[in-house]
Amino acid sequence: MKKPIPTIRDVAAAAGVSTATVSKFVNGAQRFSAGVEATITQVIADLGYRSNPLAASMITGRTRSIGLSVLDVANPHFTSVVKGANRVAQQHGYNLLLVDTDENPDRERPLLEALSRRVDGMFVISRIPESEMGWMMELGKPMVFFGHLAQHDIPWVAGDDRRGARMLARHLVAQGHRKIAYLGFSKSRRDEERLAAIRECLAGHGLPLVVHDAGAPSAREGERVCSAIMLGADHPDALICYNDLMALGFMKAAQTLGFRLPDDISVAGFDNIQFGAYTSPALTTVDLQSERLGAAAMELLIGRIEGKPAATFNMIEPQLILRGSIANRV
Amino acid sequence: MKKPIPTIRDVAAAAGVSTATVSKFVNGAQRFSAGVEATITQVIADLGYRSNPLAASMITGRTRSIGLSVLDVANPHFTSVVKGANRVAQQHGYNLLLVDTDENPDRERPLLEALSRRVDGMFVISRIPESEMGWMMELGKPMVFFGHLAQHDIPWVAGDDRRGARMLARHLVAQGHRKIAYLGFSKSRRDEERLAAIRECLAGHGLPLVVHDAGAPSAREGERVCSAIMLGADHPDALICYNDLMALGFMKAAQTLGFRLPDDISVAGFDNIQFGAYTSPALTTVDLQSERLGAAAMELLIGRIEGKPAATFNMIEPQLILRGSIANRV
DNA sequence: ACTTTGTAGTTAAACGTTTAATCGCAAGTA
DNA sequence: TACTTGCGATTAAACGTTTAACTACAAAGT
Repeated sequence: MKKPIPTIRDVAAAAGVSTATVSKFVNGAQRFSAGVEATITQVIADLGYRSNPLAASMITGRTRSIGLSVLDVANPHFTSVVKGANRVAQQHGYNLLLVDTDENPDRERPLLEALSRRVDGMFVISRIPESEMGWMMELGKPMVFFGHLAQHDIPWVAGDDRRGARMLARHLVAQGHRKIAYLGFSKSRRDEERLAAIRECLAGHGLPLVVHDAGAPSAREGERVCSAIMLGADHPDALICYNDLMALGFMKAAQTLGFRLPDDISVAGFDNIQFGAYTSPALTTVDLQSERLGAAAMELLIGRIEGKPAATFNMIEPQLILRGSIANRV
Repeated sequence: MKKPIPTIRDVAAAAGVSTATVSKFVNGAQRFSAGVEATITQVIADLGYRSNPLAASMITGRTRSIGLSVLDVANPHFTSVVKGANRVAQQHGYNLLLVDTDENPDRERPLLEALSRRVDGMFVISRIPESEMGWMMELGKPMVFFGHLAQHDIPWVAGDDRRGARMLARHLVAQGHRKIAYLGFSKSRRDEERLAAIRECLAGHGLPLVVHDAGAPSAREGERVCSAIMLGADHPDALICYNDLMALGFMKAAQTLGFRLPDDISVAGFDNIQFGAYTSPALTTVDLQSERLGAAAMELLIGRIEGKPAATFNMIEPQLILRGSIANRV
C-alpha cells in the first residue's frame, strides 16, 4: 500500500502553476516572483517531490553517470584507480557504473556495448590491444583509456612506465646487482614498456636480463613461478616483478623455500600497493600513483563530456619507493 | 559529423512495420512470420540499431542497475564484498552504481537519496545506527543491508561475528594466552558483537579483557595505537584486532619497536584479507567470507527486486584461519 | 455456413521530464 | 501616447520506448 510517487505535474497542479515553471524552479534556471517561489517550495516539501532523473535524462541526453570498466576491482592497484576516479566523479556530481571484466578480454565488448547507452562517458581499463580497439570508437561516447596509447587522438592517462622502470633498474645496478631477472606479464600493454626500459638500462651496463612470464598478475601466480626461477643452476640476485602482487607472492614462496630476503635475492615490484609496506622485508616498488591516475582520468573525461577544451593525454611522474627488499651488494 | 543514432521508429519505417512490432521483436515477446522476422533482423543490422535503455526504463520502471553504497572501496574487505556482489549482479544482467561514502556517515543520506531514483534496489554498507535508519525505508526501493540488524523485517546479510569471535578467543585461551587485549573500532555496528563474544568467552575462563578503541579501521591506525598498547607496564600477550588492516599495521609497528612476533605478542584479526598471508608471521584471522557475503546479498536483493519469495536475512558461517601470528604458550 | 479461437500485427496512449517559442504585462523610453 | 524592452510565466512539442486494447484474418469446430 504505497502512495504513488508525486510527479512534476502533481506539484504544478497543487501550486497552481505550469510544469515548466516547476521544472525551471527545480533546476534554478530562472528568477521567480516571491509568491510563486514560496508556494512551489512549500508544495514540494509537502508532497515530498523529487525529480525523476530518468525522465530528465531522456530530454537532456545526459545521465550523470560514467562507465568504469576495470580488469579486476580486487587488484589493489585498480582499486586505487577506482577510488581516485570515484572521488573526482562524485565531486562533479557523477556516479560510477562499474564493470569488472575479470581479466577476460572476451567479456569487454558485450559489457562495454551494453554500458555505453547508459552513461555520459567511459573510463576503460582494458587488455585489448590498441590495434583491435576500433569498435570502441563507434560507441559514440567520450572515452578515456588507462595506459599509454600510440594513436594521438584518443585520450589516455598513464604513469610513466619507462621512466619508473629505468629508475628501478638503475638502482639495482647501483646496489651491485649483476644477475637481474624480470618476471613479466606479457598480456598487459604496459608490460612491454617496462621490459624495454629495464633491458635498455641493463644493456647500457653490459648486463643481461633473464625474462620470465606470468599467466596472471596475481600473488598466487608469483608464488607459483618462484621455484622455476629460484631452483635452477644459479638463480638471479635480483628480481623485478611486473607488479607488487606478484612480488608479494614470490617473496612468500621464496622464504618458504628457505631463501633469505634480500640476502639471497632482492625483489621489487610496481604500483606501490599499500600492503607492500607490511611484509618483511618491506617491498621496494615503483609508485605509479594509481589514485592520482584515476583522478586525472576522470578530470580528463569529465572535461570532454562537458565540452571543455582539454589535453588528450596525461602522463604522471612515478616515484621510486625504497624499502628493505633490495640488498646492497656493493 | 556524427550520424544520428537510429531509433525504433527508424527501424519500423525501414522494415515497413509498426514500432510495436519492432519492440516485441527485440524483446522476444512474440512469434513472427518468417518474412517480418527476416526483414527486421536485416534492418536492425543495417542501421546498427540498439535499443535505448533509458526510454525503456521510463516505461517499465526498471533500470537494471543496482546501487551499492560502500564505506571504502579501498578497504580489501569491502573490495571483496563488491567483487562478489558485482559478479552476481552481472550474472543477472544488472550493473552496479557505486557510491563510496569514505567512512563518513554524513555523506550517506544525500548520496543514497540521489542514488535511489536511478536504481532498482540498493545494497547498503553503512555506519548509521539502526535506530537512525528510518529515512532509508522511505526511499521506496528494495534494500539489503550489510551486517546484522535487530529489526526482523529488513533484509540483511552478515557473517556470524559472535561465532567467529568466540572461535578466535577460545583458540587463544587454548594456546595458553592469559593477558588478552582487544583493539576495536566502536564506530562499526559489528564491533560490539565481536567484543561481546570475546568478553563472554574470556569471562568463562575467568580472564579479563583490556579494550582499546581505534579511530579508523585502517592499517595506519593500527600502527598509531601500537605504542600505547605495548609500551605500558606489562603489555598483553595477545591482541585481537577489529580487522586485518589494523592487525597488519599493529604488527609492523610492534616489530619496528623491537618486539618479536608472535613470541612477545600474538596478533589476530578479522576478514581474512588476502594480504594477511604475506606478512611474517602470517596473520591468523577469522574469515567472514567477504566475497560470499557480497554475492549472497545480491542474490537476496535481486530476488526481492524480481518479486521472488526469499528469506529476509542470510547469516554465513565464519572460518578460523590459523597462521603464524599466534604463539603456543602452553 | 456460421461461430469460435488463436495469432500476427497495429494503434495510440502512456512514462515524467525539458525547452523552444510565445505571451501578457509592467516599466522604461522617445 | 505609442513603441520598445525585459521578465515572469505558459503552451505544447518533444525524448524513445512499452503495452493494453484492438483489428484483421485464417484455421478450426459445430
